[in-house]
Amino acid sequence: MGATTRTPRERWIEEGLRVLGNGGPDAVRIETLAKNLGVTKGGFYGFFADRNALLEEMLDTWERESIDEVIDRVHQEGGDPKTKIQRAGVLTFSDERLRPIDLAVRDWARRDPAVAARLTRVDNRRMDLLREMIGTFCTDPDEVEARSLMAFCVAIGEHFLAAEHGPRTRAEVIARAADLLLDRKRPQMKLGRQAP
Amino acid sequence: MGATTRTPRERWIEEGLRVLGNGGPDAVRIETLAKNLGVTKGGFYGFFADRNALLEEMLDTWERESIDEVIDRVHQEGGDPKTKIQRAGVLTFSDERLRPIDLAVRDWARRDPAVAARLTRVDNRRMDLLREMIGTFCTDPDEVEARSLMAFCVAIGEHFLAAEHGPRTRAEVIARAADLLLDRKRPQMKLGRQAP
DNA sequence: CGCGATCTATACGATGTCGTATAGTTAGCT
DNA sequence: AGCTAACTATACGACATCGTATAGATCGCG
Repeated sequence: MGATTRTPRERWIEEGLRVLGNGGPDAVRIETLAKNLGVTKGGFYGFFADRNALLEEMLDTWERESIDEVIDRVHQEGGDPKTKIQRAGVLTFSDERLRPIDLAVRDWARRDPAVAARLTRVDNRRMDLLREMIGTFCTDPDEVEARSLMAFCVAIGEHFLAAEHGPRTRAEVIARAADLLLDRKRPQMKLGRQAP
Repeated sequence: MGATTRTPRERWIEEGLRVLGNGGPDAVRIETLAKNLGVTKGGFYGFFADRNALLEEMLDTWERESIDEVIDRVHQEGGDPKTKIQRAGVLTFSDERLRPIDLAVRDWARRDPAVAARLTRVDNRRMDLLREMIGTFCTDPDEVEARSLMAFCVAIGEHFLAAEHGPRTRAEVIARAADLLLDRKRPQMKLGRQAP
């Protein structure tokens, strides 16, 4: 048949996602990707109808990876609920590849309803996981929802927050927040002790 | 002297910030702003050296408004600490004009160190406020820091989060989270459904 | 070892944007 | 009213990017 594909679809998508994470959707220029890949844009239009088709496939890939490869892996690897929560956070928000993409998609979703719909699917799956895990040690469903929201918002918001913490490191403060949210150790400092 | 300025600096900056909030920094195009303002770009270069100068002044304006006009107002209007915290959040994150700009700047700061430095100044001022308020009812400094972080992250992260909450509204879940973070005995606010 | 599908390089016109140059218009002062 | 500074409109060349067209290169298969 033909020659070996030097720059298959996947490489365009992969590089597109990398650039998306680094510079947002507007930075995803076909000729820029081509340059980064060491080719010209010649072959691009053999795989994709236009720039928009690439963006769609990039989002398909991101959505699949964010759900299947993260959430499934969390369940497979086992561990107690609190460990699973942290692993889910780590898999997404500490991964040098996935994190920038995730954050870029969030900003993108603010202005593109189609992207927002995809993000809703992904986030709902993640919230399901959080609810399930937090529900194992917290009984009030309203509080489970509130704690899940807080955990999720910290995981995301941390990366959009520029504030400093004096002598403490960000990681230390986050660890302490996790302790509070997960009702872990330091029992005298429980979060939101209910009305006396 | 000359003719009345039909389109002074402030209008370019104002429209620039509006567009920034709606479409991010890349959407701030001089000819687009001119079109929106009903003029051509002719006069623009009388006020600004180039596009970059506009972006700088936009950020100057944003920084000033975000600190002086929000934080000062929170202190002036008085009220108890917990009320102040919520007012600070409302002033920034519920304002239809300021909120999109704030979120856009956060994403922008991920890729531009100069923007990140400005955001750090603004966020530090906000964190100071949070620490001070939360410190009035929480004694452990580490926990004050953790709660402040969580409160801030919820205020920001809420707008980057697409997850749904089943029968509850987002506002209800946030209200519950605020109760937990502020150690507030829930005054039985009737927020729709109630836990079994 | 050459055919042919597949990928790549190059050239093209269209469009959008930048920043500059220059001429036109307007409002306040004298 | 007329002058003049300040603002505006228009035209320009430069550049980036889009999507298309077309010719060239390359590898697997027969």
